[in-house]
Amino acid sequence: MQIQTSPLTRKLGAFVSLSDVELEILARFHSRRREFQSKHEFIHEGQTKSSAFILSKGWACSFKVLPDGDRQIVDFQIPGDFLGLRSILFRTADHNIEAVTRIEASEVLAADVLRAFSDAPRLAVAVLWAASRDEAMVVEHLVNIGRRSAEERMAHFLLELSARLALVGIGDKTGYECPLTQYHLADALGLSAVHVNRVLRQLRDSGLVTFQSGRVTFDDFDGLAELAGFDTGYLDQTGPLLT
Amino acid sequence: MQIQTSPLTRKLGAFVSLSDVELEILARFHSRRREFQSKHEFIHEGQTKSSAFILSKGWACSFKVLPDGDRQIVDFQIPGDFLGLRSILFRTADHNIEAVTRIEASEVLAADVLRAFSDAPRLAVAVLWAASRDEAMVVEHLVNIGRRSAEERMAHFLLELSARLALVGIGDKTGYECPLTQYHLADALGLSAVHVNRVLRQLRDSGLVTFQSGRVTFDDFDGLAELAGFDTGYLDQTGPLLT
DNA sequence: CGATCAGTTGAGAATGGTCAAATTCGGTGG
DNA sequence: CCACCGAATTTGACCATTCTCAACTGATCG
Repeated sequence: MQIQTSPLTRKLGAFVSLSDVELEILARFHSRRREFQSKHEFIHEGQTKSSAFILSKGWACSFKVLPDGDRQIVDFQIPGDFLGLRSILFRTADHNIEAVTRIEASEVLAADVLRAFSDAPRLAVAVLWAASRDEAMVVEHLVNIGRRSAEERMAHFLLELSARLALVGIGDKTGYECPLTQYHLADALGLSAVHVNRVLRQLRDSGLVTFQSGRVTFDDFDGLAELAGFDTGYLDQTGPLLT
Repeated sequence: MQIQTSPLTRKLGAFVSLSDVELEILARFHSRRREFQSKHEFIHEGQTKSSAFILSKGWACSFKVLPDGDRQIVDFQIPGDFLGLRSILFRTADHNIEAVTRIEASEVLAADVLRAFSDAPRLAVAVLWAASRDEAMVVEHLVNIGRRSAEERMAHFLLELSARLALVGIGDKTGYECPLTQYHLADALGLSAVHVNRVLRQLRDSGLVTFQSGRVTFDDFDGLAELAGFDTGYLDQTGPLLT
């Protein structure tokens, strides 16, 4: 079997230097290719026996729905992200995941993951690290919603996305392609769609950032970063800790 | 060495059946006893070379501080909780942790944890599971702040705390001892201290719950749970997945 | 050419914030 | 035992951010 460098191995390798054997085990994770249409919900809260997925193309989002129908988007997943890990570790999924765009992903069965952990224990450490990184992002999201104004939230969110996309080689300092609707932004930031629209106009009018027709354009990156109090510390990677 | 059942082993054992060797390694984590006074901040954001701690007595809280001085409490830690794991896995702490009450904890060095992972790889899986459980709590907290009204937030928060405390044998259906101030609640829930006070009075006046002089008393548990849309799914434990 | 969905805008209402001032309460020193 | 101190809590008045409702535009698609 040919061992390829996938976005996943690149990510895990940043923390744990992976051996050929470990790389091969990871490579086998990519044997079940799946494809989902935009808006398809492929992991449902409460679902038992769910799989995890490694996203190779497109965007997805994980969210929870409240009794009154409101939803809170917890995170967006971009290519290279591992998703649904918690639904494997717990026996039942505690959140929903749906495709934002049409997506391509590799399905990974719970048994595959658990077997990989016992065959190559260092992979568990690597996944622990990746999961901690995800948790750090959720924490930052929490701070964002809990303590920042609508304008700051939006600014911070757009910058964070930019930083994450940059890590997988998408977008640059001038901006990036972004398939999200204003409803997605509203559900992610805990705002109403109407207010999202107003905030976006305000940011555009102040010459900071333009969110339009599927693209985020930074008109004044530094100004935006200052408004948001943006700091990339929680995304830092400084080379393998475990060699 | 005598192998004792600590809150930590009980927690990890819920996911991975631990061998004697693994139990002994965990027991060695308890060799460096520490004690901190209330309000002492013992993990600082940006700090490198920080340790982790296993909390054995008292309450702590982890939080982030924004440039303008506002703070967002991410989570409270109670006896049995592992804290500061991320500050070990990343080389630098991405959040602060301070003692809410006087606390007793065991300090665990980064090297100890990494050595334990290579000596007993299954421990890494167990810790991964525990970390995922923490992440699930942060996610629920995010939903709470993002999509619920102040009253619902408070109700949900007090119920969640009750459920967590019950797992380590503190409190019962009638209520629990709670050393938090209204400022803690405000910082955790993304509200102002003044509004926290009003919300608490409202909940008390509606006969649902009383938060007073260091104690939470459920006057109408079911009514409160209904108001909060409370569901314990994300805390469920259903026995070891890995045997 | 309707139908639907994303985006836009306005007007009025509501939730929660800010500021400022009491009040309570657990210590602590005299 | 009592006076006092600081921290935590409580309350009122006013203000701001954000929400809701409702209407309208523009694009896309069968």
